Amino acid sequence: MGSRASGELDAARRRRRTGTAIKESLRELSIQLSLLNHQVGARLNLKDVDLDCLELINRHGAMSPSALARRAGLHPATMTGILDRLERGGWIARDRATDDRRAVIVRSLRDRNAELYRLYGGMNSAMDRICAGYTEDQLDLLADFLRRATEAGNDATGDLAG
Amino acid sequence: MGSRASGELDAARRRRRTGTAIKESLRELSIQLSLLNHQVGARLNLKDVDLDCLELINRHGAMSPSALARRAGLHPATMTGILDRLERGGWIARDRATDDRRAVIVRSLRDRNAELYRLYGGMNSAMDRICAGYTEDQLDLLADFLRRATEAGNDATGDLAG
DNA sequence: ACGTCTCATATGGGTTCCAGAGCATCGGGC
DNA sequence: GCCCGATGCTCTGGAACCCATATGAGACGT
Repeated sequence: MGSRASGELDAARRRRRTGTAIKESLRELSIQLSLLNHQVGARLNLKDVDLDCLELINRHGAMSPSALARRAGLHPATMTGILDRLERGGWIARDRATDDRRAVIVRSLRDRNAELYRLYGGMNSAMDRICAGYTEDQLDLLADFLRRATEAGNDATGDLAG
Repeated sequence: MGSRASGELDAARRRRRTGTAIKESLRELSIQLSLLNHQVGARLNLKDVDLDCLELINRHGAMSPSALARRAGLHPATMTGILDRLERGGWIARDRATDDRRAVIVRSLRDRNAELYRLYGGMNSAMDRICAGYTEDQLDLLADFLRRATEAGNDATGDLAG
């Protein structure tokens, strides 16, 4: 066998190893960010799942409790309790829909956002320092990768839930 | 003002925007992976926090319950209940330490790993497809970024906890 | 108008989380 | 060798939580 073929084999192997490293790093990152979430939530008297739901509302906009429950993979009745806590803390407001008066629209109040931002401040500035070491093209590459990975996570979650 | 200066200004602005996009994507990715974890845990009759702890044991190796509790930001008594569930499910074993007979070492049993791997299979293959579109150099860049972000998360968590 | 469906929330039972107490054990001083 | 404080894990009790079911209010088709 020529050096060409074995070189290609090594390249393929190295490539697979890097891919595995990325998947493992992603998983480790996920845990680490969960732990960070946990600490932030603890400071705000919120459960982890409360923060997740709040973030879902911030990202995807106002929606009904049942829609939120579907997104979060939780029972609608559970969502009532979560929304009670978030409402009590002044994080969200429950508006009754005008067209369908059974329906409720959960809306995010931005009042306490500064508080949240401050708690994530350490992580944010660390990320700024990390980003500073990359070129614009590299940053674009990273942003695109994260977006795709999120989409993959979304699909995988949907498959398991459905 | 010359076109050179305004061009530099645009570049700086675009750069800042990309950085913000990355931080937001990271946060969104974090939620998405949490939701994925939640679905996986639901299939295995495990709580989210149980999976987190199991993963911590897998990553950082066998350790005592109290050390694990510190890492996870939980009360030692809470850890007892979590370990009870993990032990009942055959995920871990509690060994009494030989040198210090008060101490307990929590060790991960790998018996059910295949089951876990299968549940994450959808996400894994999606990540493989994503990785296939990058060059080896780009993959290295991504892996390094993820590693650094994890480290940043670890530091930020430690600051909040300490 | 009637029944059926959807939506959010109240209710009850089983579970979980956590602070503090309890028990066993280690290490150091004497 | 023995005591004493410190350490490590687990049990106990009380509060909070999650979820299945039931309930009440309202929308929609016929």
